[in-house]
Amino acid sequence: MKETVTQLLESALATLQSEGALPSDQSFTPNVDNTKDKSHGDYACNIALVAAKSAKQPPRKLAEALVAALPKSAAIKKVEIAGPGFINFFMSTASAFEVVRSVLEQAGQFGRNTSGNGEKVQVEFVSANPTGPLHVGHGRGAAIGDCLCRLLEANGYSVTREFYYNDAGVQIDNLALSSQARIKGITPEDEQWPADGYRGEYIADLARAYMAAETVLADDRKVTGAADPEDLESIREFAVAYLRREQDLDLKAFGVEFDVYFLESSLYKSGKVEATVRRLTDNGYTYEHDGATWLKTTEFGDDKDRVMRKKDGNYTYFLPDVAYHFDKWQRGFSTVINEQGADHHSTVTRVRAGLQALKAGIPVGWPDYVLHQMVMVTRSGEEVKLSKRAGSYVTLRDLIDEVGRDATRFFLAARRVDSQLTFDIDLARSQSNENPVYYVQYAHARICSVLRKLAESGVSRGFNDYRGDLSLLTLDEEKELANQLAKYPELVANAATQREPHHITHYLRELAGQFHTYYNAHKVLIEDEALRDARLSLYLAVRQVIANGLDLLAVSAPEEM
RNA sequence: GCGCCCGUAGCUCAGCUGGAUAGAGCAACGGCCUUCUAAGCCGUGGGUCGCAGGUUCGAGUCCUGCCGGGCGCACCA
Repeated sequence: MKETVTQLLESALATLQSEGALPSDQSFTPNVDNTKDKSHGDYACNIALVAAKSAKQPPRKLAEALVAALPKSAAIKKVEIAGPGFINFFMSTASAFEVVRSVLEQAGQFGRNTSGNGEKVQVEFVSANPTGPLHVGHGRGAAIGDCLCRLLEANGYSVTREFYYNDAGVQIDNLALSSQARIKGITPEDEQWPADGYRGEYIADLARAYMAAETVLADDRKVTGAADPEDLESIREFAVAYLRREQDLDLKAFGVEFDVYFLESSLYKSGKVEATVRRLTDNGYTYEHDGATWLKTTEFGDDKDRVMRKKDGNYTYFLPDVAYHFDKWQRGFSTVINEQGADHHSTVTRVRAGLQALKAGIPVGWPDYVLHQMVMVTRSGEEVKLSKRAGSYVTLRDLIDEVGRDATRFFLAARRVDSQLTFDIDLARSQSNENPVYYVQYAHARICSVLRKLAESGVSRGFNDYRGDLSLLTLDEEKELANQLAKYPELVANAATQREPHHITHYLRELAGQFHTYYNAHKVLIEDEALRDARLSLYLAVRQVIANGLDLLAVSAPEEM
């Protein structure tokens, strides 16, 4: 539809260029917008305003010439020039409803495209270290990251979901010591408790499991507890596996699965860290100062140089980060997206600088980052800060258990990533129109309910059963619904390229709202079978698009509620 | 102090690569269930888009400065 209008305008522009009314040495690309106001038609174009200067004509006059040069099309009912020189297109009713047939024919494929051409894309998200249960921030990352993956897949990309974590180093030492303390019956209140130990209740559970010689099976590892309080190495391995498993269970409950778990320690084992150091040194971007080795990240836009090897000989976290991203590049991902909390934003410049210093042909600005802002959880208007299990923070598991997976996913994906998010537990739990998740799901269930009702009267109609003469649909609500459906494919495309999954939730809220309005104003199961069948086709198309949209969010589309 | 993000209706937030009188939900008030699920619908009121400049045919959107909030500024990750 929009493409049709664009093509007509391109043709008109070419005509004016050949006639000399527009300079032929520059190109004009018409930008066709959806209108906000019905009185402006279905689509509007501002090309006359944009090109007025080059045409040396007033915008309205140029608009007139363009309209005169537009090829005839059955899809268009009327064209108007309005305001300073906008060209407004009113589409014919028949063309407005063509989308209904497309939706039902394409079913789950509607809105998907192949523009990605199977290109390999990697999305790294969550990437929590195995030192405790996932918190709400990880939940936001999981919801956004997984939705982005689904969006990219819907645009024809071949997506790898990756989870990076550290199973060695200072934090894990601390985990092992905390676990050992619990195993020996020491509690955080005791004086012998390790400084900065992990105080959460989950460490006590872990300690019991270790002493009971339980076997722990996580997605990427399997360990049996040695039940030996003195064997710190065994405790370390068990603790990591135990917490990895706990995170896996949370992620599964959330509907998120990863293709690759990548260990920071593997970068040392495989020699990739050393190779990275050598390469940076050979390229002349390192120097010694104060007993440490520094990388000249300032040559690539950082505000100060960064230490890569500490005085004590260990590397800072940032070096394996560079090695890790180099490895991603070498694995052939031309597009890599890192979804992280915005509290890590300072790493972006450093990692990119480190990659440039490798002189490996990696494009400036690679990889992409999607950084989400902080999440605050409220109940009864008060901020919730603690959970029983983790102690100092609210866990993802708490939310899933309390409000359910659907509402949690929807809420955590519903806001722009760069604004802070308040997760209102009362709202997410409420079963009313205040709650956008149920509002959207209810629209879907209602349509299914109508089909069941129809079946009771002896008429069976499948979900993708296009039937009836859609030219019988003459109501404004019907045309607006069809127009909303027609916007879905570009929504899927834009949300992916902009990396803005929140558009999906807003679109669905809007579509569901339009449907509820229509549903309440006009009955569908009526005597007039021809009109009934036509309306049902529209219903079914709405159902399909809601189902497709919810699937991008991994939120269920229930047939009854 | 420096860097990044945010500041739109009483509240929570949209506003699609600048476009025509700034939108939605909730809350407030008033209506709608012998009728396909009222987890729904209809109506009413509510705004100097933080402030001040600038860019242009046009700015919530872009630039500069200021104010307010969040996050980050390690030889921690």
